[in-house]
Amino acid sequence: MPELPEVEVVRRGLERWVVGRTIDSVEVLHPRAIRRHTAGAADFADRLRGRRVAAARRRGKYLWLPVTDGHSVLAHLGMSGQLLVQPRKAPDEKHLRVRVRFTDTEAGPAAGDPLTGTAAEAAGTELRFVDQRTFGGLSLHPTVPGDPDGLPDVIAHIARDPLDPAFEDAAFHTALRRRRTTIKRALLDQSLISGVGNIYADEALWRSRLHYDRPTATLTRPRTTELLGHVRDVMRAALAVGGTSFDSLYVNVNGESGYFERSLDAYGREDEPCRRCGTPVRRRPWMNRSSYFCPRCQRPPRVAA
DNA sequence: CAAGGCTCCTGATAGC
DNA sequence: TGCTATCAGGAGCCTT
Repeated sequence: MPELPEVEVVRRGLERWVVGRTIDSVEVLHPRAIRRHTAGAADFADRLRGRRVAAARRRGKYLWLPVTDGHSVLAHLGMSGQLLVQPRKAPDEKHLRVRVRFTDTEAGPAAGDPLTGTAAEAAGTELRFVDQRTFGGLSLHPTVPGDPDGLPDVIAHIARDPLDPAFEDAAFHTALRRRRTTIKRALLDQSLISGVGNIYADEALWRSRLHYDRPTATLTRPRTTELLGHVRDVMRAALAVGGTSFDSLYVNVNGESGYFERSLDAYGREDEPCRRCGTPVRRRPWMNRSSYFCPRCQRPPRVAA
């Protein structure tokens, strides 16, 4: 389940293996994968042909690739999405949804476009969007006029993520105090803070000794600061583990950070001892999913919600 | 306008 | 054995 760290790993893979290449053709194998592109598959493919990928950017869990006509290919991995760089001759994945081919090929560089270094290695590969559960997808959008980040217009409501140098802790705290909601809901609200999903929310709350149902209005400034510190720590730790996978070709840009089995303290650890106090970790149904927490370290708020 | 709930989807797994 | 129920869950959209 890709959250910010996994998506950042994907972004780095794209930066290394896809940026600078010119799109030759796009094949949409499942319409749902481009459902956010309302003009449809043919339009999506037509408008990308001949465009050069200028950069690979990310905000929260969204990725986008600005192309040379002023638009960007927006990508979200959803729950099970992968972006893979594969040799053209590699067999199609079972859940391959979109294939992007480039003008460079194994046979040699395109005329007048000599390839060196990484570009030479990338030649002969294609970009594939693979997604079993089809919650993710690709689409093409104009940039918000005048936006310095080059944000696609449809994600203008997505807040900066906590690893963004321009993220404002003070503004986040003020927003929390103003909200009438609970802390885990707030952490998952991408318009307040982006990039946090169910797993890292539970991890950061465990580290902060905060119960998921704590009203945001009860958080003091130091508690917010501590929480943000733990959010950043857990994300950086995951990034450190997953950040090596983009080094090899066949970019594993699939969200497998390797962090899961090793380092999780709360998520998925029902009935296992809390690593701080030994109390069995509990799982509670929460918003059609689960919350994991230590009932001793993370006391529920006094006032029932 | 804010808050909360519903829904999309497929595959693994548990239970009968 | 083979069916059904449950769970995984991001985020747009709808309702209150």
